Amino acid sequence: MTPGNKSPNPAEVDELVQAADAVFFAMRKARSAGADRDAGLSLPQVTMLEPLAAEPELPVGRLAAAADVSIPTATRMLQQLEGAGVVARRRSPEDERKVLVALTPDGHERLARLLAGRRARQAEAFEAFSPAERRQLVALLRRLVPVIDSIG
Amino acid sequence: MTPGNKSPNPAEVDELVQAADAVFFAMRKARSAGADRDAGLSLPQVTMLEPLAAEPELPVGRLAAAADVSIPTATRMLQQLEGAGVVARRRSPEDERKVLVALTPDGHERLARLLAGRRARQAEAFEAFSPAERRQLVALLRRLVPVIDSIG
DNA sequence: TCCTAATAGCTAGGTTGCTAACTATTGCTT
DNA sequence: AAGCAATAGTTAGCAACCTAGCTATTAGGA
Repeated sequence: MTPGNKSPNPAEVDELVQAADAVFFAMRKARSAGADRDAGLSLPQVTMLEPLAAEPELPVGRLAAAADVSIPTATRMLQQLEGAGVVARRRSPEDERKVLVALTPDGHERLARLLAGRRARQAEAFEAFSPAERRQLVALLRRLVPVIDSIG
Repeated sequence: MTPGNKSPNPAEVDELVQAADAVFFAMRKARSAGADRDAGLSLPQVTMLEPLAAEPELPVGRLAAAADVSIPTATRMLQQLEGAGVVARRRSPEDERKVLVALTPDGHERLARLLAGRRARQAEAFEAFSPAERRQLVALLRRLVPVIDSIG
């Protein structure tokens, strides 16, 4: 109730919810699409590994946070990626509770290739919005997050 | 390339992607939350059953489309809902390929209760935006969908 | 009339998400 | 020094997503 805005009417609410759902469905579809033909990594995998492009070694929990995923989910995904030769895992010498994850040379190469391609597509895709619209969009999307949280 | 907008710079792209991801994560979290304590239905289930609040009986494919989900996923969810006594399924007499799904009286009552509560929360939550902002948000979200598709 | 194509759904098996319950360290507190 | 709480991951098992491949029915020609 920050501002004393009047409650939107039902038709307006429907429009908003449908529009937000459409965005969600589009992103879900993109994620559930199979692994990239070229580099053989799925979008959830890329999201999780992305911090390793800059940092040589990170613990499981840090990668789970990057992907906004639970620790057990990260564990399983990383076990598979290890089997596929994309990452290596080892116990941290300083803290034996931690498992440090690093990209293999092959994994690093694949990830870099994928990220480069993705960033280029992103930059091009967002040309659909004017600079002013991009600013509006960022601001509105950020404010949308707590709204969604409050609906549950 | 409808307008000749200049490509956004990398920092701008990151902002946009992060903001969109945050919305996606918020919606995913809402969906993955367990079934409603009161009515015992999860958000994906509600999304799938919603058309049955207005229509007495619909085929599986129609409900799959409503939830933007594949037919096998709808099949499995509806089998579970049948086991839970929420819906009844029967072969269509006119077209023996179709399986018609209807809410049980109990299911109808539970769904109606849930939808009413959800709509109230939605209306209240979107008071966080002014009427002008709501219009902007709907317009921008709709334009965001094809952008996401093109990044894929 | 058949034969083929299209439609509707199910089964099987894989990935990505979760919580609950467990093990193993580390660190704090007495 | 002992013991307990906090932290980091793993395992196990469930829900919700997918594609591929199957069966059964319907519909539309040759």
